[in-house]
Amino acid sequence: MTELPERPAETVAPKYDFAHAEPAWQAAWDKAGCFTAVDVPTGDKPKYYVLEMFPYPSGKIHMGHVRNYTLGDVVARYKRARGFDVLHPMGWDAFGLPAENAARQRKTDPASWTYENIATMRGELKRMGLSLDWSREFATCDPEYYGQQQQLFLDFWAAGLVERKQSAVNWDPVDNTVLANEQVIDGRGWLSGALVERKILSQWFLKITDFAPDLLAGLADLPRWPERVKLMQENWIGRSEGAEVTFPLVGADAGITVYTTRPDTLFGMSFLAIAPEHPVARTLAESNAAVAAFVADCASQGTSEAAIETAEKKGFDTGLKVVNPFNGETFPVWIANFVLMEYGTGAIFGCPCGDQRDLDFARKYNLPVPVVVSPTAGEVPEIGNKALDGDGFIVNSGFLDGMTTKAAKGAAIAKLEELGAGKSVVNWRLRDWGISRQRYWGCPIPVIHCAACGPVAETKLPLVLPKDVSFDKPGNPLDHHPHWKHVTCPKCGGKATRETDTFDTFIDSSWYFARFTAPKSATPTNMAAVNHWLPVDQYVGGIEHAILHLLYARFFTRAMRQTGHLAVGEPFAGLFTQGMVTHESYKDADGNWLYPEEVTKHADGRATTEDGREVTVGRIEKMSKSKRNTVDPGVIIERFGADAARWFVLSDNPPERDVEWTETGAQGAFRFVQRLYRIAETIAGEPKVAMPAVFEGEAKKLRQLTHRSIAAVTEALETFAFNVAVARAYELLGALVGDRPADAALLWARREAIEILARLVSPMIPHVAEAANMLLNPGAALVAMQPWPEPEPALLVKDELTVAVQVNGKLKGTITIAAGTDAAVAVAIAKAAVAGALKGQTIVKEIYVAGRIVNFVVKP
RNA sequence: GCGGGUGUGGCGGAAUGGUAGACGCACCGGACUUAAAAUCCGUUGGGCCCUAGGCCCGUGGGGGUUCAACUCCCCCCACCCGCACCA
Repeated sequence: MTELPERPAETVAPKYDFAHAEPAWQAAWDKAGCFTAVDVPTGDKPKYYVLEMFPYPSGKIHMGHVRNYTLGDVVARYKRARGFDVLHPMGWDAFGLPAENAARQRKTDPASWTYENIATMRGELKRMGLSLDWSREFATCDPEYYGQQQQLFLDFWAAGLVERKQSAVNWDPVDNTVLANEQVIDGRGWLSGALVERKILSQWFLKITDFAPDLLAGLADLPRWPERVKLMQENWIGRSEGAEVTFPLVGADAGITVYTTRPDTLFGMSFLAIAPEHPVARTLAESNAAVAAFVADCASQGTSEAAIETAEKKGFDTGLKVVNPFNGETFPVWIANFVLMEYGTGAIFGCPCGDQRDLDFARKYNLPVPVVVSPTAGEVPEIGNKALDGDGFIVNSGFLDGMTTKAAKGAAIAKLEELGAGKSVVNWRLRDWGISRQRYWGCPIPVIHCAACGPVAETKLPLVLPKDVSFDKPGNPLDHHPHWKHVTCPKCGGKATRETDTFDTFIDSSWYFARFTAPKSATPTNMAAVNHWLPVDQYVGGIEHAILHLLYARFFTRAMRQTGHLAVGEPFAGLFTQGMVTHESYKDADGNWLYPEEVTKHADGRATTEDGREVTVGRIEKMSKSKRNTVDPGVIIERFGADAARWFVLSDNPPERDVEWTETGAQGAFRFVQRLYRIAETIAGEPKVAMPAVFEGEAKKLRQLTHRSIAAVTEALETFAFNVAVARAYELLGALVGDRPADAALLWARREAIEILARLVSPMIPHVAEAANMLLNPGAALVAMQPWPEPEPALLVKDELTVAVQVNGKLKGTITIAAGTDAAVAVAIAKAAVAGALKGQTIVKEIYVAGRIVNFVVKP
């Protein structure tokens, strides 16, 4: 048994000394090896894999991490108590842009910066008392990890899941470097301030679209994922049924093919629009300066979809004409900035009456707006500035007239096929995953470019990043390196160059959960381990990853299965998405952001700086360094303890919602921890009596509350309603304050209650739970190794019921009846109780919902 | 622009279609103390008649379904998140 340090003698009031106790209990768990899992277990316990999204080592942990890892830890500890063999690992998502930025600013190198941050953050996480198996820790920037990742890539390549094609990037023409979307501020490079251009590069892609149908279908097999996340994924994958229609160009042999989900509105065509990157636009630009200028203008928009779709609609009439196969009329071909090259064919036919964007465009350029859809059959509505994009009936459309829009889609496609002008097509919004990044601090792409052989796989893995790089000039240091990229071709032995791009860091996080099952394996995975532990039973992380990370991980799992690296279908069987941690933000009179500790709040609601300058209290928003509204968990843990910090992030708010960090909330959590310990200490000092044969009165009530609490906390933990579990703990503890009872039965019931309470809160505040347990039962096993308490069914049964009595649905009073009383009796008592309200009324109907409510429907 | 979400007292929130506001915070009152802190006890949605007690209103707004709606349906408003090179 662990010896706790003695409480300092000068402390007058008994006080739980978390600063000494918490590290001592952490050492005790370590020594007992409570949290270590084996790669391939031989026992017969059921497995449970709990995983939280691993952190980026940015410097220090933040409150979002505290929340995320506490949530996961509650699950891990609870499942362990329920008899599961739990795997709960931790690692570091260590590649990424911030390390390069730090390297540029601080003249350090990304590797040392990253590993120093990891050391700091590991210490902070350990101080939280998380039940992690630290023996499995790795960072994605460890060559042992990314070398295996390079192997996976080569296997994917051999399996045909990789291809090279062109794609657009944000280009800073001053710094001559590729910019990430977040480095583009209002269309300008964040450092140079230069207007950003779109530039086309040849890049590597993973063929995630090959799996689009399966990624969509697989969502149906994920009952323990939030509906909204599945819905977002479904929309992102974006299966749509429509048609490809080819419009012949007037005076040419060629045509332009568009994809449309609304072939029913083809008679409502007003124009045809193509993306600025469309081959037709590019060809025109070569010989036409005006076209070239317009295309260049569109290229200054940035590459993000939001930027493209919210920009003011702009178009350029190319002078080209196309023919509508349905009515033979000719229409102009425009280049339009809101048409996305990545979706469909990069060309649309414009039907202003049925599509808002087309209508906005038509109004701006005075194009006709033929009306072909009507909400009511047979009528032709007026179109103002609002398109009729819902379902309805087709009008003014020849052979489609009178059909519903739905029926007309089928009829139009059949006609297109008959005319040889188009065909039915299933289209996906999902695009192939571009994985090339022109950066240093990432996993090197293990490919060598040979003039004779083309791209060739690197044979010596891991292909390690060179350390002697310079960040003195913009662009990719790997590309500037004096000799790293100059190699010989592994195939022909001729001169060749290395690929200097690195992988998108999303790749690193797309399979780490698999690597955790056997982190030292000489191959990417150990089949026995990975197939035993996967899928992750409970994954916990931020809602901001609802689409990309989760989709990429689901894709990787499929690609790894296809290449023989694992045998499961889905990576995460259960998913929980937590909300953000927020805080008030503060600004001084000059508009500078202030840290919370720089602000003093006054009783009258005013806020000032220490030297009395006025402070504006801003919105409550996501904690971020730039707004300075952060609270350092390290400071909080030092002041209040790990348990208090954990209790706070679990209290009050449902975990899926945002939580606002408040000082008073933290103090409240601290008080609870202290109070729990104090009451445990009091009860431990009371006489230990034998279990009485009968419990009556207060003692029985307390036992009922204790066992109802077991049931309630258990249910709350099972459903991630941790705030409700916290409330139930407060309730039970509240029943234990007060003086030592004289009654032996009550003494026994009190001791039972506090012992059970310590175990019920142990997944949430494990340190003080151990401390209380030791006080009450010196020499007992660690709470971390004890099974979960079971309620006694007899104590969950209520012997009397409170029933609400309503007249016409309005509450008039309550009655208490013995359990098992039949409906007639209950109604009769209820009637007597509200006799006044029923006087002079005729009872039309009596409703009795057993044990809950009686409702009299009356009329005068 | 597209996609997803949220909205309940002074605040965070609770509530299988069945007593709205559990539990916490804050506030106020009381006990203890030389005092403070800590601790313990108690009150607190709004309005009205008023002292017993009772009545009315109340879950972003407006409709609807139902004996009964925070909960289900329709419309609207406000705010938040994501949009493929931030992680």
